Amino acid sequence: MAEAGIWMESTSNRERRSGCPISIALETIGDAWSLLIVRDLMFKGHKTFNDFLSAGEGIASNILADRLRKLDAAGIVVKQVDAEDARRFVYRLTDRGIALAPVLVELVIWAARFEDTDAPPAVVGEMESNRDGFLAGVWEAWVRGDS
Amino acid sequence: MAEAGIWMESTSNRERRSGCPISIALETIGDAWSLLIVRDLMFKGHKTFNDFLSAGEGIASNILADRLRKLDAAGIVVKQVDAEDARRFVYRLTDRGIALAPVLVELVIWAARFEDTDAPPAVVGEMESNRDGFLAGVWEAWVRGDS
DNA sequence: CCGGATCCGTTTCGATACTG
DNA sequence: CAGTATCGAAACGGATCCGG
Repeated sequence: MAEAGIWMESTSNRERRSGCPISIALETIGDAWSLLIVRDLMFKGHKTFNDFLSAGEGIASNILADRLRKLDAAGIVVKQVDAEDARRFVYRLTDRGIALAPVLVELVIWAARFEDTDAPPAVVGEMESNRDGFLAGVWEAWVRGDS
Repeated sequence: MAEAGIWMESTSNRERRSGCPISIALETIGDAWSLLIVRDLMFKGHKTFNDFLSAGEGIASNILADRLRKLDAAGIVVKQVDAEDARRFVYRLTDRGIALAPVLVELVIWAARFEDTDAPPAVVGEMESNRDGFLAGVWEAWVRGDS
């Protein structure tokens, strides 16, 4: 992998850690909670603050508020007034957020293969054997606007 | 789960999460440094403690030692005596570690698409258009034992 | 030198209480 | 419902020290 080594090299580590894409990506989603929020939006149909709050993993409300703010600032989610109930807010993935689907899919495949998870083997198998089709389905569901 | 009894250790939310594969994966690699270490092993040919330490992103030595220990405990890396110099140690990816390659590739693609990175478009294009071939190359390089 | 371990000030996290 | 405020606990980071 000599070719890959060239552009991964970092020389300026001053302000931003480096221009390496992995480093940059982890600056915005490389914490314990951000990708779980994206997962809830993408696969679990969660939309509201309380949806995330009671999502099972038990994120604290202050941390959740902070992460939603950062994900918003990073252009991964947007906060909108609920069209069906103007008193409420809904969070929604942007195109940049939905584009994280392949990352999540690979995480699922990796974890299901090497760790003890409760992922249904049928779903994981579909992700592996029909990866492009699965991702297309995620994209279509997002375009349709349902969960 | 709060009032289970005062003699019972209060179980923190951070420790035991759900069985969701993404949640499980992020428990082991969902921090700011672990995936960068895997990247250094996979693409930059880094092997030793000092390689990682001076990798540009500037991890502190105590944090690095902690992460290497955890990655070892998670079966993602192994620590071995250097075959060429018995005074030194080398870290190496396990099969479980090299299996993270698709995750890293998707992170590169995502970041290159939406963030300002210094990844050469040619390499990213290759990752996208010839994804399986690229991953096969990573696997082969790992099997051959070079970086 | 290499591969950490230890100490310590600073930052972030997490749990709960509270508010508009 | 959708967050803040508060405060102790934990993690981080930098510097230094240490055994081999």
